[in-house]
Amino acid sequence: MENLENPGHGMSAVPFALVLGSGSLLNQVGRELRTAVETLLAPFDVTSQQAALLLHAARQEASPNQLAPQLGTDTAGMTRLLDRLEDKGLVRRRRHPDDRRSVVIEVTAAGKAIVPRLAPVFGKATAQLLAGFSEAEVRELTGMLQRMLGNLRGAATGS
Amino acid sequence: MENLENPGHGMSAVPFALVLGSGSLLNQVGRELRTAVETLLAPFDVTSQQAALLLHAARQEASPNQLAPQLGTDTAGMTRLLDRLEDKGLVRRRRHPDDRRSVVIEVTAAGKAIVPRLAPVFGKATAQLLAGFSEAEVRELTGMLQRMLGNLRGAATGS
DNA sequence: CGACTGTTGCTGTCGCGACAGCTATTTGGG
DNA sequence: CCCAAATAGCTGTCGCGACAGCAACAGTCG
Repeated sequence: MENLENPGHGMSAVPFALVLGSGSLLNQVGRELRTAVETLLAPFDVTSQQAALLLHAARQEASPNQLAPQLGTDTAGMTRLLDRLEDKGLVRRRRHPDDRRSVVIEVTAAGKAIVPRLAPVFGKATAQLLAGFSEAEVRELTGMLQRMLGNLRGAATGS
Repeated sequence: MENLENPGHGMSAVPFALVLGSGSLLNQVGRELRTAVETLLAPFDVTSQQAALLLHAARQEASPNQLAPQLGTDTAGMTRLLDRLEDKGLVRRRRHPDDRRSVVIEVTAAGKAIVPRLAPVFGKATAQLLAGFSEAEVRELTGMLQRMLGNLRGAATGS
C-alpha cells in the first residue's frame, strides 16, 4: 500500500485516470450519475440539487445553513438554490421567529405535491448505477469512497 | 444484489448517500479531490482543468474537439477553457493548415515551462487520495467505477 | 458549378461550486 | 448598557458542465 505514496512505481504514463482534473474517472462517474438523475427528473422540472433539497426540507424544516453541507454546497450556493426554488414556487423562505437572522425553508403545496415522486427517482438511479453489484461490493465501494474522503480531508494530519 | 433493484428494502431513510444529487458521496469525493489538486496547483495559477489540458496538449498537439471528451467537457467548454489559457499566455490557437475549421492547440514557452511541474502534482494527489489502499483495492475500485460508468451509459454500446 | 450534409468551433444561457466581502442580527464581555 | 465578536444570510466574481443555436468550412453529389 505504501508504494502508492512513492511516485516511482508505474504511475507515470497515463496513471492519473483516477485523478486527472475533473475529467477524472471519479468525476466522470459523478457527473454522468447526476446527468442520469436529471434525465429522470426532467418531467418535474427540477435539477438533482433542487430535488435533493426538497427531499431534505420536506422531511424536516431546516435552515439553509444546516442543509448546505448535506447538499455539497455553501450558504452562498444555498441562497441561489433557494432563489430558483422560490421562483418555481416549490419553496418559501420564512424568518425564524426566535432568531431573525435565520431562515426556515418551507416547502409549498406545489413542492409537497412532487416530493413523493422524487424519492423513487433516486432509487431508480441507484439501481441503474449499481446494477450487477452485490451488496458486499456496494459496502466495499462505499467504504472506499469514505476512506478517500477521509484521506482528502484528514490526510492533512500527515502532510 | 437484486434487492438493489427493488426500492423496498431499506433505502427509504437516507439510503441515497451514494446517489443523492451532487451532494452524493461520489460527487463529494470527486469535488474534494479536485479541490485538493487545485490547492497543490495554486502556485502555478492554473486550475485542474487547465493543468489537465496542458498535460495532454504538451504530449501531443491536438484539436479541441479531440481533447474535449478526455477533459470531461464539450467543444463549448473547450472554447472557453482555451480562452482562459490564452489569456494566461500558456497556450495559443493556430488554424490547421489543411482544414481551416480546425484549431491546433499550441503550448507556448510559458506553458511548456510549467508543464513538467504539473505532472507530479497529480501523482501527489493520487497518493493522498489512495493512501492506505492496496494495489488490489485500487484495481477493484477502478473496475467498479468503470462498471458504473457502463451502467450509466447503457452498457449496450459499451465503452 | 451549386446545393446538401456533416464537422468544427464560437456564442448565449442556465445551473452549480468556491471564495471574498457585506449587512443584519444575536450574543457575550466590559 | 454599549460595544465587539460571532453567526446567518445575501451579493459579486470566477471557473466549469450542459445545451441550443450559429457561422465557417470541407467533402459529396447532382
